[in-house]
Amino acid sequence: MPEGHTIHRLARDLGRDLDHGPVAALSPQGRFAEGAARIDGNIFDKSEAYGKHLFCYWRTGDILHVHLGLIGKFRPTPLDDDPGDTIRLRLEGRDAAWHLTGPQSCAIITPEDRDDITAKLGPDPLRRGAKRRDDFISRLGSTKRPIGAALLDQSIVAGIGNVYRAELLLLTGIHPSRPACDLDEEQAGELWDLTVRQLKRGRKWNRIVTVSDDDVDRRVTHNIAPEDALYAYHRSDEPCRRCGTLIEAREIAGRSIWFCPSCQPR
DNA sequence: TACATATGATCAT
DNA sequence: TGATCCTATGTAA
Repeated sequence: MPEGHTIHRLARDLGRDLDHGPVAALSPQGRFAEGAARIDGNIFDKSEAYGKHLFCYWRTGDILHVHLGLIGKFRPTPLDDDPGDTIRLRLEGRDAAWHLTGPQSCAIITPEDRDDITAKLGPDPLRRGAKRRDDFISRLGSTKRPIGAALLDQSIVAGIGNVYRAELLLLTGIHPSRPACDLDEEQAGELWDLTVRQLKRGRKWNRIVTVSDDDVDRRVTHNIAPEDALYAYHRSDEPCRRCGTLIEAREIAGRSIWFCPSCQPR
């Protein structure tokens, strides 16, 4: 379930599991046979996330670039399992194996390619960097498109997807159709700060939970039922958890967004 | 069995 | 804006 938090968590977990020596690679599905053969037996150095892009660095200098797209998954699997024929890539270290299915992209790239990819991305709330916040504010300020469209644009901010955009706008009380450049600096800054906090929480729990602990009666985050974890996403005609007004849906940037007409006035 | 849908992005028109 | 790609899952037929 890939928004930025998933990819950052993946980078961390892959690093933990594969950073012990040579890694076996194969493509049971066949569509990445050449790439897998090139990686096979090589030393894994580190992995890194940038927005929704995952980069795995090999001692040979090769970089594995993975983008999960809408339906892709990259998950740990028992060492002794039987890889099915939809597994694009299997990576197997000494103690752990991972299976990649349905990626939007999976390729061996060069450091130059990697830089070309990241150069097109806006600031990533989960990466370090002193100017990220100002960068976000300035990029929002320079588009008249609706804020609901701007948050999905990876060249404005890298890592937000359809769930977080709805949740972040409800939590900040911003109507999704408001032009991004209409937000004042304080409001845009608040939106960035909230994004950082929420994505960190998502990375920690490896799932999206935006409701505050108060709102879930102090239950621990990982025990929250899926239907209780969010304020807005996919909650058409259900009462807002903050004010009781019925949640509405509309389409922005080709995707559905849900919002509270009272908490998020125009 | 078939279809709709999904936390994404690209390409064509 | 619409079609398309990739896979898994849930619901309908």
